[in-house]
Amino acid sequence: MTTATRPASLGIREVAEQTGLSMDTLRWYEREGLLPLVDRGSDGRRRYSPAAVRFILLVQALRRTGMPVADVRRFVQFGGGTTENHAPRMAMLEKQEAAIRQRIALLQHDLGLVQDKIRTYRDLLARGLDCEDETEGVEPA
Amino acid sequence: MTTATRPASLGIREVAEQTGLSMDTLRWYEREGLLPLVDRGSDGRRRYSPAAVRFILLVQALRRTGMPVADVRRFVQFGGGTTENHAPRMAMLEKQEAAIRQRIALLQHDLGLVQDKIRTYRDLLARGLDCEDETEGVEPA
DNA sequence: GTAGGAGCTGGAGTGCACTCCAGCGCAACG
DNA sequence: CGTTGCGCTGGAGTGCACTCCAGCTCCTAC
Repeated sequence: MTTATRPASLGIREVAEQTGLSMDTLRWYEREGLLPLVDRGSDGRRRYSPAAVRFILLVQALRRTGMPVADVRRFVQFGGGTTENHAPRMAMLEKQEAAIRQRIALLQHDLGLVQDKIRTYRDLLARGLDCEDETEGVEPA
Repeated sequence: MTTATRPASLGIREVAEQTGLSMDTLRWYEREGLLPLVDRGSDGRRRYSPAAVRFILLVQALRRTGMPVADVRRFVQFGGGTTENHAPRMAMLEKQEAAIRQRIALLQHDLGLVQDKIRTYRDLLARGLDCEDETEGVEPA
């Protein structure tokens, strides 16, 4: 064992592997305030507690669902989990929840559009026809 | 009426309004080959046929669902709707369909994570407790 | 003790997708 | 016939979110 220091804490490489974020991104998130300052081992290297990893997963979810870096930073800057910060954080999460729902709806709409088009092509192919849409006026000769 | 030239063709401003894409983006898409060359009126200005607008909506769907500009370009470069191009286009659309489904699944996963966290905060707030997660070691004083 | 490997820092660089002009031309209006 | 408005072109600029070093410090193993 070259890894463990405290109860099941992870090195940056392991966290990168587990989350899919790169080590550079993890460090960058921390520098940019998207993550609270991470504990260091006696050698000065980052050690991620299970709680820290859970927090990273939340941040990752927020980013992936389209929350801008600046907003995640605000979320984090509402400070350590003391009671008076819960309300504003919850508010942000609720806003994000609504945003995610909208995104899903839009994606489903676009999915429908793409599926329609696939059906159109399948149909045209079966009948050996050209497509009435798109008059790409690209006849160089 | 200062607008109509052919059957219900639209000016760039109208297309921008209808699609939510900016006029700059519409022109840029065309220059970059994400749209077939658009018809011009006698004055040299763009006139979008209903078919052209439909195509723009498809491109918009592809972009919005995460297809990179380069891939949309390839899609378009399979040329006007002649039969031999249907198959490769269909293939691309089917790939994108799968990608969209994955995106939706991921979004739903992340939605769940966010909702969990909201519940956690709601609960902690109700009990007036702090949060066990995130030890933001930021005590400047 | 030194060679090697992992991580560290701060800063510069990159990729993507627009977005914003400056300078021009056409058409209509008064 | 000037001027006002809209759209056109090509090119430069922007914002965002990383990503990639160079040069350093520790530890560990030989």
